[in-house]
Amino acid sequence: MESLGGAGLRSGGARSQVIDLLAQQSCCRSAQEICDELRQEGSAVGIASVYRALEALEGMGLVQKTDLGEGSRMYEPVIPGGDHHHHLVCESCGRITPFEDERLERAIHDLADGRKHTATVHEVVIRGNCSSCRS
Amino acid sequence: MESLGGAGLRSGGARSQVIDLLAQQSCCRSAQEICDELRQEGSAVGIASVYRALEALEGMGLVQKTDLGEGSRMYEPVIPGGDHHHHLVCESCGRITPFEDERLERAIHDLADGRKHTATVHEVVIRGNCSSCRS
DNA sequence: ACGATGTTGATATTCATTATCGTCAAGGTA
DNA sequence: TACCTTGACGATAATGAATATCAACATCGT
Ligand SMILES: [Mn+2]
Ligand SMILES: [Mn+2]
Ligand SMILES: [Zn+2]
Ligand SMILES: [Zn+2]
Repeated sequence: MESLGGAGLRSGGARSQVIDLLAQQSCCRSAQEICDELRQEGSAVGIASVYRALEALEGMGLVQKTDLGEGSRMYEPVIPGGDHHHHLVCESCGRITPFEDERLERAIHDLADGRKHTATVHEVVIRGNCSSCRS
Repeated sequence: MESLGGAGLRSGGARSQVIDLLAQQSCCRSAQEICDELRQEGSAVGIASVYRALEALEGMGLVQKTDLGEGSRMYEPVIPGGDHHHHLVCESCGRITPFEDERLERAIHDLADGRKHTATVHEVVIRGNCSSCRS
């Protein structure tokens, strides 16, 4: 939580608030959602600060920005060396289902290796209909 | 090319021009790029018509919309039952390298099956540094 | 010819993201 | 304590991609 450069945080403490809120999330949130939730809790966070915090965190590798193609980009915490997932998106109800798959991960890394390409981050989005929407 | 519902195409024929241009592409283009290229060829195509054509083609499964996270969405032709690829994006020089990988495809489809989720379309983006940028 | 329908290009609008700007907190120095 | 530098903050303006509107125009069936 405090693995930051301990720079002069101001009263509102936008950055740490974003960090705390993200740490509680298990899947992705949009910048606007994060801002709204913080304001509902009473904090006067500005949307600009949310974007600034997310950009900084992404640069440190603590947040993954993912684009599910639904208007706004999503952000989710990166547990270093832990749970890492991707997303199924239902084109009918919009539900987002995270999933983990070791076989998929290996295929991706082997592929990047074969192409002599680094794989800093990667993103997999599968679009279709969820089981509920098909019955 | 003329596999459309033979709807009343007008003289300018924005839609068919978009189709023709896309058919010549082997990888992705943005709507703005498509519009600019057509205008340089002398056609007075409007950006709105480009988006309309792309949306229609996507609905027919002839175009895949993909989001590489670089500001604008990209569109590429779908060869029915042919070449199907994904993208490596170099975070340093911006180069986009398409790749095909059967193992990855199988992993994705098996995964969707296991979750009882349809996989109409899927998208894989790998970000890192290309071989040129590492030497 | 006539009306219905669908297409087109320009333009207005929406909305996510980014850039600016004035303000303020924290830390260091004297 | 004053003074100053540095960086973070929130509001707001600006940018730009994607979408909605609208009037003009083809095409088709009558
Ligand atoms: Mn992964
Ligand atoms: Mn594929
Ligand atoms: Zn669903
Ligand atoms: Zn490169």
